[in-house]
Amino acid sequence: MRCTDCPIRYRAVCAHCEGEELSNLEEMKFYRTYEAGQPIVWEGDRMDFVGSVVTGVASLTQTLEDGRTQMVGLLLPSDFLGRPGRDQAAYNATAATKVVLCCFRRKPFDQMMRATPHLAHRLLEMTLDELDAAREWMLLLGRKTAREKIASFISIIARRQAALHKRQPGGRMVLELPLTREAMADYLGLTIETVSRQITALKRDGVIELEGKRGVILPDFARLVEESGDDSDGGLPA
Amino acid sequence: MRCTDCPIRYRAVCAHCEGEELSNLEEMKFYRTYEAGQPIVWEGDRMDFVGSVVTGVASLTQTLEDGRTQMVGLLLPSDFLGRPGRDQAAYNATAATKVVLCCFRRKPFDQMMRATPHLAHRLLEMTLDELDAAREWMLLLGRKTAREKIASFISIIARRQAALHKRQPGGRMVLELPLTREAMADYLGLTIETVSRQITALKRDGVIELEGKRGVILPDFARLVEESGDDSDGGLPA
DNA sequence: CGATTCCTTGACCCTCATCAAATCACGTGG
DNA sequence: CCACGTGATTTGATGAGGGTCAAGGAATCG
Repeated sequence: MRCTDCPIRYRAVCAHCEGEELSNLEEMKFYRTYEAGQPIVWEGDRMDFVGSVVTGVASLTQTLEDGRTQMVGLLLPSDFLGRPGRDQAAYNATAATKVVLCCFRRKPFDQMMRATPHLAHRLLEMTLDELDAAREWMLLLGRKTAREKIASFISIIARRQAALHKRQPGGRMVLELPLTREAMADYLGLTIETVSRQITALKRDGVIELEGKRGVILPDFARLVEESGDDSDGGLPA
Repeated sequence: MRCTDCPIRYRAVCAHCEGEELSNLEEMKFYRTYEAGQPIVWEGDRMDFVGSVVTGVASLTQTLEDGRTQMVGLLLPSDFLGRPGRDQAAYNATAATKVVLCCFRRKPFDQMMRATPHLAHRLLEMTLDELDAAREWMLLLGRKTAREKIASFISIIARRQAALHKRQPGGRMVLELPLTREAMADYLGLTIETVSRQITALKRDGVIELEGKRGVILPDFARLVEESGDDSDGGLPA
C-alpha cells in the first residue's frame, strides 16, 4: 500500500511528514497481519520494529506471576506500538481483532527520529494523549463501580467509533464491541462473570440493547454517559 | 538559584541543554514555593506556566462528581508539571509536602520546544517513562489486593529514595512516607481505613516497622517485595 | 488544656470474586 | 440434517475482601 492511500495517513505518527520525509518512511516500512487472538510480541521479546495500527484493535497487557492479568493499553487504528530507543517489549501485545500493522525497522526509525523534529513532535503529542487516556483509565480502575466501568467502556468505544466517522457521539448509536468478555474484564479490572452480569443489568434497565455477542445498540448515548459516573460536561478538548 | 547549582540539573527536562539553550531557559524561569497541602493548580484553571519539581512531592488527582478521588500522578524531584501546548490544567495538582517548583512561562517555553530538538526529545523520554509508570500503576489498581497495594507503594518509595542516593535498594532501609494516609488511599484506590489496617497488618507480620506516622523501617527490602505481588526479577531497565 | 487534625480500631454489610453448571453459537463429520 | 464437540457467554449460589459508619487514640497547636 502506498502511504498516500493509507487510511491513517493524517492521524498516525507520520501525520506531519511530507515529501522526502514521507518517502524515507515509506522505504523502511513493511506490513504485518495478525489474526484475532494472535500474539504480536511478548514481554521481554527482542523487538526490531515499531509501528502503527492501520486497521483492527490490539491490546497491551501486563500479568502478575500468578496469572492475574491487566490490560494497560488498547491500540486502535493510528495508535503507535513500541518505544523508540528500547529494543525489548515491555508488555504483551495481542491482536484483539484482525490487525494490520504498518511496521518500521527500529534502527532507521530511531535514526530518523533524531533527525526529524516533525516526527519526534508528533510522537510526543501522541504519547501525551496516551498518558491522558491512561490517567482517565486509572480513575476508572481505582474508583468506579462495576456498573460504571462497563458503562464507561461502552461509552469510550462509542466515542471512538463516532470519531472514526467524524461525528459527534449522541442520540441512537449502533456499535460493535472489539473485545471478548475476557478482554473487557482485563481492561476493567473485573472478572468475566461480573462483566457479563453488568451487561445484562444495563440491558434489563434499558440503557443498552444487545445484537448477538458483540453488537450493542444505544437507544440514548446520554443515558449511558449518566451511568458511567463521569462528569457529563465532557472534560477537556484533546 | 543558578541552573548550574540545581539539584535536578541532569535529570529534569533541561538535562541535555547546555550553553545558550540553558541560558535561554534560565531567562524564562522563576521559582514558586508551596506549603504541604496547598493547591498548585486546579482542573480547568488557566495555566500560564509549565515547570519541574525541584524539591518535595506533588500529586495529580482526578475526581468524580460525587467526590470520589483518584490520584493519577505523583511528582517527585525532576518530574515535569504541565503539558506544552495546552493552557488549561487537566488535573488538580497539590503539594503533598513543601514543594519548590522551577517554572517556565508557557509561551516562550512552547516556542523553545519547537526550536530545540534536545528539549522535545528529553520531554518525550520523560513522558514515555511516565506512561510506563502509569501502566504499572494500572496493574496495581486493577488487580492487586489491598495488602499488595500497600507493599507495592512502600517499595516504590523505597526504590525512589534509594535512587536519590544513587544506591540499589536492598537489605535494611529507613524511609519517610511523603503522603498522608488519605493521599495513599487516593493513590491506591482504597479507603483510608483499609490503608491503616493493612499497614498495621504488615507491621504485625514483621514486614515493616513504624517510626511515628510517616517513618517506616524495612528490616528486609526483599521481604517487602515478596508481599507486593510483583515479579521479583525487577522488570525492565529504564 | 481544649481543639483540631490525623490515624487506628471495631462492627457490620455490600459488592464483587469464586466455584459450578447451564446455555448458546458454530463448525465438523457422520 | 443432526449429533457432537468446543469455546464463549450467561446464570446461580456462596463467601471474602474491602467499604461504610462510628468511636476512640495520638500528636500538634493555640
